[in-house]
Amino acid sequence: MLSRQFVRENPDVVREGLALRGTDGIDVDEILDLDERWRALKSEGDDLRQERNEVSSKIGELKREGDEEAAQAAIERSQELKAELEEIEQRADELEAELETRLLEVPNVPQDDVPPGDGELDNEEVRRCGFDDTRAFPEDVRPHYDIGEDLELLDFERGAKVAGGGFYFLKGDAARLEHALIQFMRDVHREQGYDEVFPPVPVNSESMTGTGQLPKFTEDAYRVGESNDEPYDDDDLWLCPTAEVSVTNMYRDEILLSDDLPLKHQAYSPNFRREAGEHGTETRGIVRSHQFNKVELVNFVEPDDSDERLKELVSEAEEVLDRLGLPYRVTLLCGGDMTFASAKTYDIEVWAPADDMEYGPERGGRWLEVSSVSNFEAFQARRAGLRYRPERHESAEYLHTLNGSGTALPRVVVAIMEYYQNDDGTITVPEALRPYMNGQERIEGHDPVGESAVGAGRKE
RNA sequence: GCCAGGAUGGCCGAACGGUAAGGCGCACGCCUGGAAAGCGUGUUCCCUUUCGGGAUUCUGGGUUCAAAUCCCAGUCCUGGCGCCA
Repeated sequence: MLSRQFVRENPDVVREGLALRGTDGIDVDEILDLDERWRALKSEGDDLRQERNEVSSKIGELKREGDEEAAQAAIERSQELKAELEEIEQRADELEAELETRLLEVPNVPQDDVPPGDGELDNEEVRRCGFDDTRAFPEDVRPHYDIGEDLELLDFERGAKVAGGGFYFLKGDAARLEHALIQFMRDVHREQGYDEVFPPVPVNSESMTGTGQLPKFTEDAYRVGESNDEPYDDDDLWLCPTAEVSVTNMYRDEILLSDDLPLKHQAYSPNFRREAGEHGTETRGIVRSHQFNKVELVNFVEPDDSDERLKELVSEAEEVLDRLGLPYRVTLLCGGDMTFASAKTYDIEVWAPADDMEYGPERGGRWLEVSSVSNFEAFQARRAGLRYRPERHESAEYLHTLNGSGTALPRVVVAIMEYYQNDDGTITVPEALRPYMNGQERIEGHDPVGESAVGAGRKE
């Protein structure tokens, strides 16, 4: 969240930020008004309390001196003050709670070079990589969901049967590919200096608030036990929507040493998202599902270093696609497409050549976002109480957090199944992954299992 | 799951109804030829231009003129017992 002081002193900057994002429904003037009323009550209460403290310590003295009469008079005065105080402080607390609630719903202020715009079409392309010497794949390359089902690699029907729509099975070599990708990414990032953690999958409400998922975005998350419409408290658990939540909150309410920084963690975890209303041709297959794997990169840095680190973090995520030989591009997100907590975000979009979509390169296919790399500055740190102690300062300051997906697994699988597709309908395993698949060079598919395959004429 | 003990500043740790000792670390200053030692000041948050004030002993309630201290509920930690992949 933004600090009260910042909002108080820079209301215009906050308003401009909201406009750039296209965020409606946040009334900065109302927040300023709340703040002012709260401060007035607070100082009134403080004065009363000061008087009560003076009277109260006098009671102690009088009692010690044995002056019961004077002590009794002071006790009566103290009781009066107590009643007044309760009244004032209750009103102040209500205002403060309201102020806090409003502030939690204000998104981060975008950095100066974030372009204006409403959505993905307004994002700025920064660079394109891997397109100079592309591989020869079939002219009529087939979408991953078709070839995946034909080769018995993806099973949507059985996933839906077992867990519901939006869940699927990876079978045989596809499952193997998924595991290989995870191990491969972990190794790449380890070389880049990342310390690995394996986080808990459920997270509590306080963690979800720390990184900015709550209170605004309850509908995106899976809640354990209760319905999402019920009020939640700190004990409620949610299924991790991204390891960003668990890893960023790992040091919540702690003070890190400046020697610890920059701190780079990577974490593999499954991620769960409800994705309400996200269905259609663009999300067919495994492009957007309720559960997916991801290796997440989380950085904790000193405030002065976060801009530089953002660039490096983008390169660290790109490295995965470079080594896999997959063409991609990097975009700078416009104000309207950035997430709530971010001050600046780059997306990395891999090229999936099979489905020609409006949002894709001229030569066909589509862009698939595989990584979103963001600088949150102190926005999450302030919510989560993440601080560090600069060497030459006496008091602790909020540090800056950044994160990026070390690329989301299923979409990389889509790109591999399409870009590495061969004329004979098989899929070549990218060289970088072969050491993780015991040298396997090609995915040829599997025989179907079950009676239904006989009816479909695929088995005798 | 049961029983017992515990949670105090960046860290350690005292006070156990009368308004948060002390130590360590760190920063700055004094001292010094330079350092060490020593001495002094500072080292949570909020309000306040300043002066200053308020809050804060795990969290939330309660008793009291007054709660770190007493009572209730909860969270987490430690130990013992039990159960368990």
